[in-house]
Amino acid sequence: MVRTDVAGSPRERLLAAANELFYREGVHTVGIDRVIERAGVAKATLYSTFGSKDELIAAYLEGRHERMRERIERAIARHRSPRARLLAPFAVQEELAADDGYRGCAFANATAESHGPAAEAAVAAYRAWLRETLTALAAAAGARNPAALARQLHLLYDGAAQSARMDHDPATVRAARAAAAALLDAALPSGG
Amino acid sequence: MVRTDVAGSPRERLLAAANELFYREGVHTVGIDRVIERAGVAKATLYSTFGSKDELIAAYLEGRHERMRERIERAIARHRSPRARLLAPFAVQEELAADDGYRGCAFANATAESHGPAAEAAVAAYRAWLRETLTALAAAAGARNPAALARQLHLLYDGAAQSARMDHDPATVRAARAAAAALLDAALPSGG
DNA sequence: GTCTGAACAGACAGGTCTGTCTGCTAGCAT
DNA sequence: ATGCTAGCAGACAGACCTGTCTGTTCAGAC
Repeated sequence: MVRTDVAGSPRERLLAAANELFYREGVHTVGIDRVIERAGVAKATLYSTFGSKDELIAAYLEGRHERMRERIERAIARHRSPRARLLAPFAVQEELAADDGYRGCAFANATAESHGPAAEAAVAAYRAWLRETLTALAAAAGARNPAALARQLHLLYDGAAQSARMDHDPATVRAARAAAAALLDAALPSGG
Repeated sequence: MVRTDVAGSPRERLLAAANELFYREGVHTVGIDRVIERAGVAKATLYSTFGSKDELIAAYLEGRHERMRERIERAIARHRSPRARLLAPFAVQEELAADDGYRGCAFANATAESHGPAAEAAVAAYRAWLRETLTALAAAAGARNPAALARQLHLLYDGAAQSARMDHDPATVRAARAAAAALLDAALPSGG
């Protein structure tokens, strides 16, 4: 039934291959054949498992959502001060952007390339989660308008990913954290 | 030779068609056949004029660069105070995002979709121009570190376009201007 | 031993893509 | 009148795409 050897089940191998190829080269550019070849899986298996390429893209994005959520939540948990907790997502982004293979935000890239409904829903879910997380942290930090501060931080977060991708310059992400810190100074009561 | 009737030369018609279709649906999604059909131009004319699809995409982006440059420079010229001049690009973005057909930054979308060298060069040129413009304005405003401030504003500018595209919410761009204003307060000597 | 079902391998259909090439038309210059 | 050239129309090549389908292999259940 479900294979449990080192390489994992066909589903896991497909997701791993999709994650590598889709992120590096784009969901539209990479065809099904490339994915199944790298996964070592038959085409029929892909279609019986996911149903369509759009669903595979959505599953790939959901996997990234989950890993980002874990990573960001862990980074937040490492800090006590509300201010540091609000900056934690930018620290995560800084780590990611330091990698040679960094290609920006997978969600932004996917919606720019593809227009499938399942993929769009996965992107919306990720954005809603991040927005809510930031809003809750802003409220806990005593921001006068938590939703507005969260929106501004989300803007910076998106901008950092885009700029880093297009300029190929990791310094961009450090600048985003500095800008976020300046916004916090303006929005939080006396150095929360 | 060069046609000068209402519809313009084949080159102009091709650029107009490319501008509409590429921006609305994406440079990768829209094929050559759609462009020439809308332009009312033969395929051979497209290839004798531009040489390849990548070059057509680059020409489309150069056209947008030129129009954005004019528009932003006009908006800057309308203001005297250095602070208002630095915020002018965000005001332009706000106008653009108010349109129903707004789909975010054409340059960001194009590089996310396509990887042609000519198109990449066109995007780099646009980004360099905007960065230089912001840096010069920041220096004129007396910023302690004009390059750093320009980088932060550029980040916000990119983020606003991305967020507005993905969230379909023009309020995002207003938030970007507010965030930019807060950054200026922090970076400029006493309300320049 | 037999049966079942998951997965592999790969052909196939039907469509789309970029880019080339062959004719044809029509205006302009000489 | 004749030739030249820009441009139109559309066939064509060759590649690639998604998604379906046929046949085969093989591990485990009974």
